[in-house]
Amino acid sequence: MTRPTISDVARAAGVSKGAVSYALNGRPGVSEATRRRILAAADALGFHADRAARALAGAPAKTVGLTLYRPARTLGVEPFFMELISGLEAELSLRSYALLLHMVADREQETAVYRRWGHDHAVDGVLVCDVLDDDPRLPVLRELGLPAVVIGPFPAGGRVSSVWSDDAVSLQEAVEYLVALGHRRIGRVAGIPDLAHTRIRCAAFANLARKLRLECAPTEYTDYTGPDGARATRLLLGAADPPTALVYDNDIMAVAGLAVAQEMGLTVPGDLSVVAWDDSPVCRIVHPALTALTRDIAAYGRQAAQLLLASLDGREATGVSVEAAHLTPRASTAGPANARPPA
Amino acid sequence: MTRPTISDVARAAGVSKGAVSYALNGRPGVSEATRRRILAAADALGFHADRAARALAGAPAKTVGLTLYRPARTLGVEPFFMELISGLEAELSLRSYALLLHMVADREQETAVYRRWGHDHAVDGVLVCDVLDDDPRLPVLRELGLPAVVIGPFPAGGRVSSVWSDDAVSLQEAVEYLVALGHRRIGRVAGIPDLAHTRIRCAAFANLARKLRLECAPTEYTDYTGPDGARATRLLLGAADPPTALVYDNDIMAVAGLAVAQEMGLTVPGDLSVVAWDDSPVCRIVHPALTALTRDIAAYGRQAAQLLLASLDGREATGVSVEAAHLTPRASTAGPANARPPA
DNA sequence: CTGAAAGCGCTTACAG
DNA sequence: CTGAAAGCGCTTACAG
Repeated sequence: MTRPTISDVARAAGVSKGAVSYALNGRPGVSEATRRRILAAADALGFHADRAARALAGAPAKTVGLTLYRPARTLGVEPFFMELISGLEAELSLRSYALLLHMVADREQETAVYRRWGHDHAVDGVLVCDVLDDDPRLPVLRELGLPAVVIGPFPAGGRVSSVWSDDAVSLQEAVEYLVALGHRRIGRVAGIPDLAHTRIRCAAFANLARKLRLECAPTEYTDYTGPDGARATRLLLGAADPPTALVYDNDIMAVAGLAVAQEMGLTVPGDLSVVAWDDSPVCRIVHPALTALTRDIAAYGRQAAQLLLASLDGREATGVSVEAAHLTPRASTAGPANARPPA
Repeated sequence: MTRPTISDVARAAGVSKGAVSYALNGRPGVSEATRRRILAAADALGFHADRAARALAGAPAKTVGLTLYRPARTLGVEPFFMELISGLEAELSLRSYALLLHMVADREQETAVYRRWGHDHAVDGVLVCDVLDDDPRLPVLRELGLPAVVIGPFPAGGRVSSVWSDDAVSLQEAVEYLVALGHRRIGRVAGIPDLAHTRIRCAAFANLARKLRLECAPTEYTDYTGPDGARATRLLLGAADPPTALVYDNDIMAVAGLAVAQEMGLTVPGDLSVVAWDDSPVCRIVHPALTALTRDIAAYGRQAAQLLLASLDGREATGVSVEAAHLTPRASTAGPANARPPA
């Protein structure tokens, strides 16, 4: 009743262990006929190579690693990551790869985990999220020789594959839409300032503000949580000449901002237009439903997994840009109630 | 620059490989003095035992497995699981255990994954979610000899540890509160009917309806998604004598239900009171904020991990019941607008 | 209390 | 094209 080993298969097929290994791994060294006989025997016995043994012998562990950086006080994880993981898993499962997940509370832990993985035969490669400009993890991964794919903007150093879309295009779509509705004062509730994609969005926003001659274009940074989004909203709306539209860097904060506006007695979209970046179910569920920058997050995950798997197969790819997020207009945006005519 | 092996440590400490292994694993067979010398040498070299090698030699892999059953069309994962995973990880990291995550699209896949894990030296034990009455996975796990902890109500068969709280108590708290406010017609938007904890909640609800002589107490089942919660809400509110209060089996559906009610022209809580089971940030964020059955989901995760780790250490525990969810009243509940006086 | 040896289940040069 | 052998880095009886 114990599990069949490669020796059992070899005996059943009347060949040596080595031949079985070659046959199973699709290597040259066995004739087509014996290969078929071996595969049939393996199948009949329900043989699956032991991962630990494979890994120890230097073969791929068929496992990829993902660390998630969550400061201790942040409970749970954003919808973004859940969808991302769904997408990753969908692709990895197809190829019989496992996902090793590790949450860390600080950045040093994260590189420590990479080092352990790299030395441990634990994972064949890693997926890297929440990239910083000049991210300290990337040199560590290179030093370890651990294949990696970045889920985020293509990192400055180059040399590592990445999957991301053009956030500048998406932001432009949202802001031009708001301007077309008559908004001239547009605020942004941004995420964590260190993150590379936050920087990209900020630069794009500054450009747009200049190009479109916005009256004001304030940005407030947050840690992506609902409460912090609420705080930022209060701050922006409390200004002397407050924005008439707010673009949020995630859905959770947009929902929080919506509630804040309503508490302050503002109607949405009458007094304030709200746009969410990322379109999780909650955007459709609140009232009014939120205009959102919609993208297929699970697709990022699938693409990232494909890219990593490709590089594990020795097929290098340097970067893939996926479809940018596009605007899905809903009930939370409209022209400002007392819009002044364009100057 | 390659990683130190146990032989390096042995050489550095001037002992045999076996002695190092004993010292590192806290086994008898080395004197206290040599143990210390060995540990110091290991530390100095930054030695960590290779997981694959350990696993292959029959020692614990220091990894636990979690499968998540997600039908293909369900994108993403509920907030519940994210918080649960946070809690699991918090505990596992402390003990240097890794979490192997695997999403599956159907139940057969799930047992197949268990079988692979069981034979593969991949995990030392598993965490089981979404338990059914008479769950087919439990016999498989027993057959495999894979230690398991159920996150959910204590399963009928016994023999396996479980972590859960008394949902009947929580539901009673919510329903009695609504009755005290004057509600006599209370509906329930329930989760997936097969799940053991859904059954428990339904039984408790039926009991309460009888005991408190509710005028009506309809239940509508869902798949936990926002859209399905919206559908259930429409159905329940469309009845001849619709409920004046609705209790939802998760937060996502409660938020969706809130939006449906508002679309139907009902005010919350004036015309309809809404209670959510589980209290994620989104409950506080929507307007009005949702009255919720609050529980510490991450604590479930921590407890479950502790229990599994204990059973891996040979310390058996049969079940732990954690603090029940308690009601957090917020703005979404009030007396019914046109409540009839109690009969 | 310690050392030398076998073995976990694979993979991979290396001879035939 | 195939077989016998070494080795991956550990753990664990087993002699000393």
